[in-house]
Amino acid sequence: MQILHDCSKELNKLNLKATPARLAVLRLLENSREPIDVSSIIRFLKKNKVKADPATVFRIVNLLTQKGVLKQVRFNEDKFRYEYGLKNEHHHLICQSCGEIEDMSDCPIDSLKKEIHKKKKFIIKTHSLEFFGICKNCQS
Amino acid sequence: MQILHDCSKELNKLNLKATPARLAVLRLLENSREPIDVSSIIRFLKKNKVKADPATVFRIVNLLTQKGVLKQVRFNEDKFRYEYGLKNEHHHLICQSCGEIEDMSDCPIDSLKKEIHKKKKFIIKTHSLEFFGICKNCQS
DNA sequence: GCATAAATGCGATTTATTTGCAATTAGTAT
DNA sequence: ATACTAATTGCAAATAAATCGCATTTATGC
Repeated sequence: MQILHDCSKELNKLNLKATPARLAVLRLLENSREPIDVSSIIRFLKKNKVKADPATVFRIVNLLTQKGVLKQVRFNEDKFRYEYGLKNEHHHLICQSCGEIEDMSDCPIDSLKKEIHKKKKFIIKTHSLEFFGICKNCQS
Repeated sequence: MQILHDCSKELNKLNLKATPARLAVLRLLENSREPIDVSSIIRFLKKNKVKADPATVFRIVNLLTQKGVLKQVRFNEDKFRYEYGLKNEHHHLICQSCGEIEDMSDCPIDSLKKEIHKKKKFIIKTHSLEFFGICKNCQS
């Protein structure tokens, strides 16, 4: 209840209407620890009886990404995933066995930006860094 | 001439037939410093009068990736790119202005694998690391 | 409640990629 | 060289992610 209310406000602050589909998408992404792809969002909406056309879902995630509410990430897959953007910058540990995606909050790269600029004269705006391997649970 | 010959041998070693399309794909990827997507490969083939259906090109890059000859990489795009796999492991500096892709051979991550394993108990098999920013030329 | 701009649904479209199957071809044994 | 055979390709159809135009609906400010 209070979550829904917060999302409404968040949307209205951005001059966006708080439609059922948008609220549901935000609710899902807010409460999930890993980035979600559009077809999973669509499945979630169906399960929760929220009527929304795929095109609408794509429009929602695009809009919210553009507004900075969501962040679009891409692993080695044929589709984008989206995560709630208020989380700090972070990277992912992606288990190749069970598919679980874990966050890694301390980024080892930032300290290297200057060094790379010195060597290559390349000014780094952003970077992507994802790890693929075997998570704790899958090691037994 | 000798390049073509080498490619033939390389293919035959893998029990693959050295067809014109395969040779041309290898020739292109061998000589390009940045990862190439399939539609660029197709354009290259057309330009060089090598007849090959798109489906065939997809089959070729998939097969060669599976055999370890090519490496499939994905930036923040809706398509895969492929690079000749014998190059050492490396990362990329992708200019957001001109699109140029530069290699970065020294990977700052390897030294961090152990540390991450200690903290997260996650065994890292591979990782992707790409930088997006402005290249030297585009800074003026 | 009403007006209206913003959102949505629907259907068509685009682009990357895959697949089944019949026709072709590279490599090999003759 | 020739013929054989499994590997490869072309073609056309299919799939899947994502986008778009447009008519219809809806959330919000009054």
